[in-house]
Amino acid sequence: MSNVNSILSILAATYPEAHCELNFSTPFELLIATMLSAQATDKKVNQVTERLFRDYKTPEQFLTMSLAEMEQAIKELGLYHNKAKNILATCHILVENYGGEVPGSMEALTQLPGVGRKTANVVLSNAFHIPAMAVDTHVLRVSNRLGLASGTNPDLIEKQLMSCIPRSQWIQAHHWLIWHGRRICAARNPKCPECPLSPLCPSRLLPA
DNA sequence: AACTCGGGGCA
DNA sequence: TGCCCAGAGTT
Repeated sequence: MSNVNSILSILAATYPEAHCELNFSTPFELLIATMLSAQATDKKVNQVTERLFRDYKTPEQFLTMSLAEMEQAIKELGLYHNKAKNILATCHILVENYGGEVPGSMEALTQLPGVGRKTANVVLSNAFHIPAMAVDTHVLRVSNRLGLASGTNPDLIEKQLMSCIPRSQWIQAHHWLIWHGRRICAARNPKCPECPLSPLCPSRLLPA
């Protein structure tokens, strides 16, 4: 059994219920939640979107909000001016070009203002169930530490992970790596002594 | 590759 | 008080 397969099976056993922690009930809601999640905690995003989606459910309804109203609604997440502007511009495109629906292709999604490859992959994998690997800071850090990938370019990390992980596990592996990054393999003070992957990890910290 | 946007949470 | 948080766009 290869090292990668060992790592994947341990992650699978450790986080059997790993899933997307952004709350959504439609592709549109996931797109908005993911756009809002940049440099914010998913818990805060869920608090904000719970309020937002109670009153506004479609791009058409979002467009009834002014920029100032949108900024106020999402202010506590930070980066609110760019997020609000991009969300309204994206809703406009969804209504004008896609009949108010979220397109299900990488090309169309990344053409939307404020939607990059990471956000697009989250929407494609979680809302459309299309195999994809979304590389955020957690996935980048953890995959580097574990030796599953190397470098700082998210696009290259994505390719490396997609080549060493079976396609059928891309979506789950994405969630496993994030859950592991948040619970054990944190950016600061990783909990190596209690990490089930420690014996396989090239970057493990020896107990002090 | 480096910078900027940004309020909130947590040690 | 300092640093990180399920990033993207511009320079």
